[in-house]
Amino acid sequence: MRVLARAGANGASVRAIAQEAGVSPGLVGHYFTGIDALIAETYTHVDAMVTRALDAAVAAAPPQPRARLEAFVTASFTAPIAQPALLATWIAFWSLVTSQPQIARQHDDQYAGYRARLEHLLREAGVAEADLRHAAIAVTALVDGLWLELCLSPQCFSGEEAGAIARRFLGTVCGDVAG
Amino acid sequence: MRVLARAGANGASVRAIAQEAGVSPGLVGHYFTGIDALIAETYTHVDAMVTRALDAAVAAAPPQPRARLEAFVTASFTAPIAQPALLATWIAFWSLVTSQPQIARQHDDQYAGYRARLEHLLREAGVAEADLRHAAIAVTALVDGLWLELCLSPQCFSGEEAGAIARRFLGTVCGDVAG
DNA sequence: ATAGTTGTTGTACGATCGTCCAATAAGGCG
DNA sequence: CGCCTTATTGGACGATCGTACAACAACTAT
Repeated sequence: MRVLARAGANGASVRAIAQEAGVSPGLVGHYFTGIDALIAETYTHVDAMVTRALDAAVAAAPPQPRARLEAFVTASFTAPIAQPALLATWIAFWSLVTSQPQIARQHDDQYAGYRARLEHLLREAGVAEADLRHAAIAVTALVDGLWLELCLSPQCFSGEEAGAIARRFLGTVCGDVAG
Repeated sequence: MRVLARAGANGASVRAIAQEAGVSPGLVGHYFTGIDALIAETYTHVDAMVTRALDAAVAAAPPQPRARLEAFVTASFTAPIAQPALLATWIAFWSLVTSQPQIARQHDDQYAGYRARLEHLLREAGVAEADLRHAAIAVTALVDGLWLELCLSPQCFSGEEAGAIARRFLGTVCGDVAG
């Protein structure tokens, strides 16, 4: 993660990672089947970290379903999730999705897990069962898109603005998605 | 573009590109200052192609502002824009944004251009001036997020579903963004 | 203490990377 | 025709890549 953040997806070589970890380059091959597996496990780790941060934000929110939902999206645009330093990890992982079927499956699983957590919150907030799937896809896409542009062009809008945009969208999802 | 689509961001080397183009590797250095500049120009080219496709879709739509707006987002999820083959070009470009200030500026410009076109359509569709900026950011993020996940997990939802989700969101933006 | 497993090192290997450059081919112009 | 500019080649260069492997250190358990 540190090397990806500092050197980018192209600069995260076995040697650079080993040096950052203070071990020899050969040790990487002892614990991972290859550099791609290392990146995949790094992504898994970051995804778990993000999930933990989101769950914590939801747990710390008032018990009202709507408040929990808003805490979920608000946390998406505050540290430790909305760091541009995490972007390189995502990019490095995405660049493997199209070429490696196993990585594609991992992405599908983790993306599905994210949507499932969101569906749970949306259901509690009163979204109709028939609209749940599309609502979760929509909120996920909006949050992902805002997060991505926030990392790529941090001066265009702020994390607070992104949170406000996403929370306003939640209002339309919870109130209007009846047809 | 073809090499990026076939070999991914990591496999798009000077030699592979030259071979695809049927020229010698040395010729790349004659027309571009380096591989990064080549990727940046490729991104510019793809962005122009996308812009052209979107403008054509808007021009072919009925004259009603709302129909033009819907044509804009619908086209975002149909060929030639919603090809997973284009994803590698964006990923290769994104991986350069954080490390190269010039590339970051290029991204800012093209992202701003996209939002400006969208703001124009939203204004015509009756979105209040005060809400225009946030509305454009929101629609852009939703479309980008849907487009990204559509390319990464094509079996999760279809381009038609993505278009339907985005069009429904347009309804809330045009009708409810008053406060 | 000794054997055996595990952790770790450093390096060597072949491949490939981006870039550079002298040499050749091509083409317009006097 | 010869001359100059441009287009293009193909390979050399040094650096770096991912991986494999023999050697050494550390630890466990009999």
